Amino acid sequence: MSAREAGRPWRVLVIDDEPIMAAAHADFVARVPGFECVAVAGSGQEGLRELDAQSAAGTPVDLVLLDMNLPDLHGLDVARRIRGRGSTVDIIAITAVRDLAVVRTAVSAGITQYLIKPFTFAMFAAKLEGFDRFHSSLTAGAATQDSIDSAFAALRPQTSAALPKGLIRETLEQIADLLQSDAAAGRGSRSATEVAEALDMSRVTARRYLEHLSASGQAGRRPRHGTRGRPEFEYAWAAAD
Amino acid sequence: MSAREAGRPWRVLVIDDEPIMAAAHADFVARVPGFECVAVAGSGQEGLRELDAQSAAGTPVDLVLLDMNLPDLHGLDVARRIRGRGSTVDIIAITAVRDLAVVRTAVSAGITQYLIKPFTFAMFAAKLEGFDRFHSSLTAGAATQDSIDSAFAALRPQTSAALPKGLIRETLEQIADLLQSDAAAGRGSRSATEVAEALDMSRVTARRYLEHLSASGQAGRRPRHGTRGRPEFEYAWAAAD
DNA sequence: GCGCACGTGAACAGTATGAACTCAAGGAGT
DNA sequence: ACTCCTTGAGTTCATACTGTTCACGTGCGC
Repeated sequence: MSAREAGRPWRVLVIDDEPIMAAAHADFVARVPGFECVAVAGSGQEGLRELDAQSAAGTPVDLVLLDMNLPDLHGLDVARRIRGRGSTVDIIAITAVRDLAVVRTAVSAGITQYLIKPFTFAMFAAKLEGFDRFHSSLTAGAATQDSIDSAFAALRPQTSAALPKGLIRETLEQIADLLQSDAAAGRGSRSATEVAEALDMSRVTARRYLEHLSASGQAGRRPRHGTRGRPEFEYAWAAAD
Repeated sequence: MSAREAGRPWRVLVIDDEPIMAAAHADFVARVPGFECVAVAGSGQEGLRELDAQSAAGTPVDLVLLDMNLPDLHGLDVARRIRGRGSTVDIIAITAVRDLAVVRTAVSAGITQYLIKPFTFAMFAAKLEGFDRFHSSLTAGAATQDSIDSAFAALRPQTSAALPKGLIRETLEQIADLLQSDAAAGRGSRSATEVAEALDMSRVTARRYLEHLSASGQAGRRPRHGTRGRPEFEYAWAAAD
């Protein structure tokens, strides 16, 4: 049961400094039934003003989609200021930042969901629907441990994103993790053969997954020249955003 | 892998005005492996002081068990003040209050888990283990959407104690015990077929239960590469304890 | 005693893997 | 400048495990 079936849609504020991304997010919001994008802000300050303005107008925002990477304030600061004003509005972080400290801090600032760019519409919609289910579960009468548990369970990310056939989530994670830790350690890139050896799998398999990462823009691929023979391709984790 | 196996235990502060309840909670904490109750506070102010004192002493608190019903301050106010000081310590609400507004506000104050009195030790331990899994998942390298999703999943209750249909508690315990003793013996992981043979059941059944453990975050699953043919999955106990 | 609900496992279709192969691309030698 | 030669890219396919379906006990309620 969606709480919005019979009522007004959830009012969403998008905060993102890149107009193209902001528009894309607003468009995504509009495509999810029961949600409505009521405003777009291009900076943290503007977001806070917009939040106040909507409240003053008697149409408070229910949900904020907050980019972490803003020109004036860090997203975490925006979240803290929102809380500092006593607002309990829900916040979903949308960001390319992969820093674990940011994730932990976000959680402590009452950010209930965390979405890393790039993402598909399905992944996006899943977060919004989780928000909807969470609040729907909390509308009825008194709280029991069960009702609270099932409400919190709505915020639980469901094992997402259908992979193309022939790929296994765990294997993809292994390879993505390897590339990411390489990138974090400044280690440069690896060829399919090197990845295969490092993870104890065949070159064919490593290549299949690397090719997927490359095709989906998560990894870059360039030929390694200078040696004899056909040039080897080397793969590296794509820079965030 | 539990983060606490090789390091110090998680440091827990209990805030509850009733001495009997406070002592009971402290006792429960001590009974969960990897957790240690470092202080008990009988009021909100005392809790805040204790939090500061521990930080000043270089032994910051990792987790606060916070009663909502305190004599001096409401638990929500305590949480807000903790956040106001810039602390990102984790907070689990423990309360008899069944007010839904409190639950919603608690979430916005960065309270990640909510436990309603009265509760059993198993329910209590589940929350603490969720906290442990959340932080263990966030220790490694850079974040991916997958790693963040599985970390957040650790904070969300698997929909109540009711097992999914088709599963029986005794069988689940058998399999969980096997994986746990494997982990304790440093034996590495087992495939569904190996578990089935060890416990004299069919692979299909073993898989059903292993899949449940994996989906609920209690067990990890990785493909076993290197041989021809479709890879076998091997399961290993993941949760604390 | 009869039916109904439910957990189990045999059988089967589906699918990810790596060995072995062919093909492609660049440098080295003349 | 042309060919040779080296070396990895990309593909094919047998293979082994996965994931699902469905008929069969088994126990419980009526």
